[in-house]
Amino acid sequence: MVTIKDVAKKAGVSISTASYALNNSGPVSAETKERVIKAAEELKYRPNGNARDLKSSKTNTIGLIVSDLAGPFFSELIRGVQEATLASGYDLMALSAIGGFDSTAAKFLKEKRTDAMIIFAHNLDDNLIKSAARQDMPIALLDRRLSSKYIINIEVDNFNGAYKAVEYLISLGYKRIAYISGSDDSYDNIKRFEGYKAALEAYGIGYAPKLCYKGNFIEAGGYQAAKLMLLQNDLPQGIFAANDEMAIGAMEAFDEAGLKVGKDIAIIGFDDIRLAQYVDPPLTTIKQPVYEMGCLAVRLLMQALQGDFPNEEEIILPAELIIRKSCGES
Amino acid sequence: MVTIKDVAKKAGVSISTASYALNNSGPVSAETKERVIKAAEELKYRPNGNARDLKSSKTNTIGLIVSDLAGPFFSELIRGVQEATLASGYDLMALSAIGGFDSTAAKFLKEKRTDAMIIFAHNLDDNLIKSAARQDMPIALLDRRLSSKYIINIEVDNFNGAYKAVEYLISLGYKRIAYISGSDDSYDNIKRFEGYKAALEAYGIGYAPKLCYKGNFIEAGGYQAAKLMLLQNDLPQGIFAANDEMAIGAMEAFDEAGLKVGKDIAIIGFDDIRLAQYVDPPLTTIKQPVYEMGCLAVRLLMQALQGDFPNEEEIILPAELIIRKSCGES
DNA sequence: CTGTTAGCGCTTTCAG
DNA sequence: CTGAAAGCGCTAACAG
Repeated sequence: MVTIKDVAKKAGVSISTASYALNNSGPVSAETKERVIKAAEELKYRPNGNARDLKSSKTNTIGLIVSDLAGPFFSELIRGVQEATLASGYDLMALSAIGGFDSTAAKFLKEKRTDAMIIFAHNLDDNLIKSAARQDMPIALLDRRLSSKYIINIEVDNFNGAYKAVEYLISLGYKRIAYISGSDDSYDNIKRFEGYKAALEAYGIGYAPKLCYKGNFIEAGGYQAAKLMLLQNDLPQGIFAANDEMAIGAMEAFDEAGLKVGKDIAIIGFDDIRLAQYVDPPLTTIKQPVYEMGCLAVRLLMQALQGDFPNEEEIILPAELIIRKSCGES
Repeated sequence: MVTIKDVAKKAGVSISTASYALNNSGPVSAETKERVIKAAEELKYRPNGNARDLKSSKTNTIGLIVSDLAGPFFSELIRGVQEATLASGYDLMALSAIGGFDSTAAKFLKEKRTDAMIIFAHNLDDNLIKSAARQDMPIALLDRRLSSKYIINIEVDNFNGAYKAVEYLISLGYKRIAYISGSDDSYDNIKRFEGYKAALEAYGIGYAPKLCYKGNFIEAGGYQAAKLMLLQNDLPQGIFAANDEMAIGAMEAFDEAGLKVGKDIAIIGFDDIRLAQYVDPPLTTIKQPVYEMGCLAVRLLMQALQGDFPNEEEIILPAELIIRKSCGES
C-alpha cells in the first residue's frame, strides 16, 4: 500500500506539504504542487479514507438501515434518502439489518462509522438503537417509536390509515371484514390493528378475533391466510391486509380458487408498493409517503448534526387512500 | 466521545488490558475483565470502527455498487450478495453510483474503505474502476468487461439471450421485429443488439435500422418508443425490448392505444424483474441469473482476497427464456 | 511557502 | 497476567 509518505518522498517534499498539495488545503507553490500530484499519480497513490476520518473524527456519510436491502418496499424510501443526501453533500451507505444483533447494521451502529443513521427496520433491538444514539450520532427512526434525546421519530399515520381502509370497506357495504396481520410485535402492525378495530367499532360492527389472520408481512403469509379462509368455508366480505405484499399473496390464493377479487371478495392493502398498480385487479391500498419520509429524515438529521433537534416527540405523516379496483367499483 | 482510554482509567487498568478484556483477545483475569466491561458499560463506551480498521488495515466489509440503489432490478442481485456475504462473515455496504464521478461509490472506490467491491453500474468511469482495483481491493465487475489483473468479470450471456428472444419471436411466425435499445454505450445493450441482429440474419431476415428505437433502459423510454411506432402507423409484428422496464413501458402505450399485447403485437423483454409476471399479460422475457451472479461474485472475491484469482478472462452465465403470455400462446 | 511534530483511537508486540 | 510504547495513514498547528 502506497501512503502519502511515499508520495512525499518521491516528490522530495515533506509529508505535510504533500498533504497540502493533494488537498488544496494549504499554501503550496504551484510548482511543488504539480510535482506532488505527478508523484502521486505515478505511484498510483490512493488516500486512505479511514485514516482521514479517524483524524477528523467525521465521516461525512449517513447510513440507511433497512430490514432487508432486497425488499421491494424500500425502493421509494431509498430514492428519497438518496436524493436528499446527495443534495446535502453527504455520502450514503445502505446497510441491511438481516441477522439482527449480528448484522452489519448492528455493528455499524455500535461502532461509529457514520455521522448519522436512518433506521427503517424492526428486527433491531430497542436498546441497541437507544445506546447508539448520541450527540454525534443522531438517529432518525422510521415507523417505530423510541424515546431518546438523540432519536428523531418519524412515522406514518398507521392508525388513521388503517381506519380509513376499513371505513372505505364499510362504506362499500361490507360488514364481515377480516384482518391479515403483519409481525405481531412490530409497531406499525399494532397501530394498524388498532385502527382496524376502531373503525369496526365506530360503525357498530363488533371485532371478531376469528377474522384475524397472521401473515407476517410477507406474500406467502397472505397466501396462507387466504387459503385458511377458503378452507374454513366462511369467507369474509372484505379483507384489510396490513401490507400490500400480503394482500397480493391473498389475491393469488383467491385467484387459484376461482374467486374474482373485487367482485366476490374485496381486498385492500397498505403501503402502495409499485406492484400494487400492476396486479390484476389493481390493488386498492393506503399509500405511505415513504419518499417524503426519506427526504424529511435526511433534512432533520442534518439539522440535528448542527445541534438542532426537533421539539416534537414524534413527527407523523398522513396516509392516503388510493382507490383502484380490488374492492370493486365505488 | 468516550475512548478506550477512559474505560481503562475508570477500571484502573492500562489501555492494553482494557483492549484485551473488551475483545477477548489476550490473557486477562476474569476479575479484571469484568471490571473493564462494567466500566465500559457505565461510560457507554463505543469502539471506533475506523480506528480499528486503520490499525488492522482491514475493513472486513465488501461494498456493492449499483447504478441506482432504488432500482427494482437490483433486488435479486442484492439478495444473492447479501446472503453470500453474510455466510462468509463479511459485512456488506451498498453504495449508489448516482452522480458518477462525484458519487459516494466513486469516493469509496478511490479511498480504500472496503476489502473488495462488486460493481453493477455503467455510469462509472473505466479508469476509475481500473485504478481502484488492486491486490488488496479486488473488484467483481458485473455485466461489463474491463481487463485487469485484479478485476473479475462476470456477465450474463447477453448475446445468446437476445438471440434466443428473437429466435422465439421468429418461431412464432413474426418477421418484422423491432428492437428497443438501452443506453447506447452500455456493454449489455451492445451485446443484446448484436444478438438481435445475428438472429435476424440467421433466419434470413434483414436487419432494418428503422425498426430500432431508443429506450434508454427506462420505462418511459419504452413508452416513448411504442408511441413512436404507433405514430408511424407501421407497427412491427414483434418487439424485443432490451430490458423489462422498457417492455412494460411499451405495453402501457399499446394498451392505451387499444391494442392487445400478445394478440395484436408480441413483446419480449430481458431481465425477468419481479413485475414481469404481474403485468397484464404476463411478460415473456429472458431471465438473467442475477441472484446467482451475486453469490458467485462474493465467492470469487473471497478467493481473490486469499490471492487466488480465477483464470478465465471472464465468466459467462447463461440466460434463460421464460415464456409467458405477451407473445401470444406458443 | 515548507518541514517537524503531535496526535485521532485502537491493537499488539515486548517487557516486566 | 498486566503495562508501556510503537505505529496504522493522515491532518493541522506551529515554527522556521
